[in-house]
Amino acid sequence: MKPDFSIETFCNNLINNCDKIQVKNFEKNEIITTYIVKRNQICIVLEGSATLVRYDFNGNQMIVERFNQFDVFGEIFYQINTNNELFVISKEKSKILIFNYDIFEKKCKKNCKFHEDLILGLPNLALGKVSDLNLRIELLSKRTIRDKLISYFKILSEKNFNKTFTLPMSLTDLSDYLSIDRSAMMRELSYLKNEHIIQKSGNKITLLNH
Amino acid sequence: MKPDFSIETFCNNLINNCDKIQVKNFEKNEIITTYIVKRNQICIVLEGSATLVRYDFNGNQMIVERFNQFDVFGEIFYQINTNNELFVISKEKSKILIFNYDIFEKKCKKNCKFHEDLILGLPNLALGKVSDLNLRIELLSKRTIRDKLISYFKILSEKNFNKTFTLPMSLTDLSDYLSIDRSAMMRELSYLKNEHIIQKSGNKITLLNH
DNA sequence: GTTTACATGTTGCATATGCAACTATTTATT
DNA sequence: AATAAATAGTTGCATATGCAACATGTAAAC
Repeated sequence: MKPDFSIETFCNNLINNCDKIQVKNFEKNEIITTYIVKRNQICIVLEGSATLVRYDFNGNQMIVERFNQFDVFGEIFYQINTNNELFVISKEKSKILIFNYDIFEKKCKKNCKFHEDLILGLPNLALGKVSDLNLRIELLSKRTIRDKLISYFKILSEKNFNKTFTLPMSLTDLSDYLSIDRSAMMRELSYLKNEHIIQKSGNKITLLNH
Repeated sequence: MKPDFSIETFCNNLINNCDKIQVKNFEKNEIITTYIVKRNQICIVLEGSATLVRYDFNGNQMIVERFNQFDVFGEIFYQINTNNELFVISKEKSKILIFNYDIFEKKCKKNCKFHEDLILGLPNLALGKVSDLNLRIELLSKRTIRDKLISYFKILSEKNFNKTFTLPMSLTDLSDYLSIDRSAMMRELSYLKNEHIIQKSGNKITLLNH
């Protein structure tokens, strides 16, 4: 719960501290885990990226969530009673930290500092995730594509302390993140450009005043 | 992290166990807390309900979130760099459990069982919240009002083990939760009724087959 | 009992946006 | 270098949905 909590140092401290923590490598398109059976697993992306994919009854694929470096996932975060099949698929060569959360009750043989760190760090993991989700809800709640884009750009601009910033994902992924049609988003982006509300070259955006 | 974690018993165990936990009563429309200054506070609704309200630069009020019994809130869950003013307002006579999370580092004088409970329980609080937020994102991601409604109704139906269920909020609140125009939602509901996809009398809904 | 406040329900209208069907450009793979 | 795959960009069309402006019903307050 420390304000200066860094997930990066948290992970580094844990790796190699306890044999119950695994770090696994995955190739592109490999299945990292499924949410079909309860695995009581928490995963953290150390390198690379992954997508949480749903296959509905028709076999249609839908991307539910995207995980980038230091994003946390696990079926415990996703307790929705749907009959859909959920998979986490590696998008590229990735390195994933994995642990089972039963270990909170069972002390490790080595009696390592690990448990204390983990128990103290876990709320932070969850809190970080809550913040991310609240941010996304904030954006999804906007009624128009324009509002979604502008709100998102403002946040990125504030994060970067700069009116100019590079999108942290592809435009295709962005449309998915904001849950809007990609072509409709592209159209809105050119409106914003024509109205001199933004400047845009590729994935580099500048918010113009007014 | 226990699967049988109950926030109700968690709260009951904590109250009166430690003088650092407060339980405060609020009248209708009273301000419970603001997210303007960092308070390092976590709150749990014991009785009643509250809304997280934003006032934008024009003074327009917008309801960001609604909290019902055993919902958890606190500015730590809402780390968005916006300049807007956020307030949590009691919707009715409410009882709120409040604690500061600095107490994790400082042991309580009484040396009560409280701290252990709290540290173990906190991940569960956050996890519960993550689940709720994921559910809402799931719904907000649907492209049409119809899909949002049907998906939500299916989840309620599964929760209740019954095709018939009562909405846990008013229709006005529902439109807000799904972030859709209320009148557009009402229109869609009557379409669904006419097409015999649902039955509806007031806030009682039945999902019909096919 | 009367008034006020709030929730539910309905409808017309304009337009924002999803969808489909493309082309062009960039990045990976062989 | 050649091919394939992914991403970016454009446009026409139909309609779903936001908005405004109502009426009705119900619960709370006086």
